[in-house]
Amino acid sequence: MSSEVTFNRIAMLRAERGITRRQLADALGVHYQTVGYLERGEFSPSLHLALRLSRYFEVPVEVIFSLDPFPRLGATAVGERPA
Amino acid sequence: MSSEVTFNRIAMLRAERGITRRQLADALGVHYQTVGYLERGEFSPSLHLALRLSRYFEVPVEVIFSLDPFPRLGATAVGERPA
DNA sequence: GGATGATGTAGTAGGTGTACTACATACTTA
DNA sequence: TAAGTATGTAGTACACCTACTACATCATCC
Repeated sequence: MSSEVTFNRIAMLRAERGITRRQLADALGVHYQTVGYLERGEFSPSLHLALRLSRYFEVPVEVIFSLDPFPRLGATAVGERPA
Repeated sequence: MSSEVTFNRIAMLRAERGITRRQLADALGVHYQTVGYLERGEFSPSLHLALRLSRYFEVPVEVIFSLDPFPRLGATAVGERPA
């Protein structure tokens, strides 16, 4: 089955931008509950929605989504520049 | 509605690697017909499958998938190095 | 000609993403 | 206290992704 889990940093990116779920949902054109479901990991978005998130946050898809868990802040992460 | 179309270059990448749909499907762990559906644009994959494709082809997701049509070969494309 | 392989079409079936409504909880602020 | 905002939970409903089977077409090769 390859364990269909996809990890995301939507909540982190949203917190970084200081916007609410409702604002993000409106910007993406989805229901505000959908953002909640995604942040809680209840399911992963469609590719189309993932690309819209990528475009909205202006970061590559890989920065938001990953097949493997994201490292904690502080550890040098893939896609981030080290000091 | 935002016209739920997602463009992809799976067929191109597969041709570049010289593998069949069945080989790609086996490598991805999906049904070989699913690859056909994706290449024909009958639907776009789940995010999980898109990330697996990205990992298999060793290119960023944006090189395979886009919300906008890909330019023809010859035109300098996003994600490719110009001469 | 017959066999094999790659691709396309057609159909059913099940799981999941998304919308939507309603209500609960917690926090802030007037 | 009351009102508003942000978030979480619960439920239904529908569209779409994916699996799978079967068959057709076309090319290649024995």
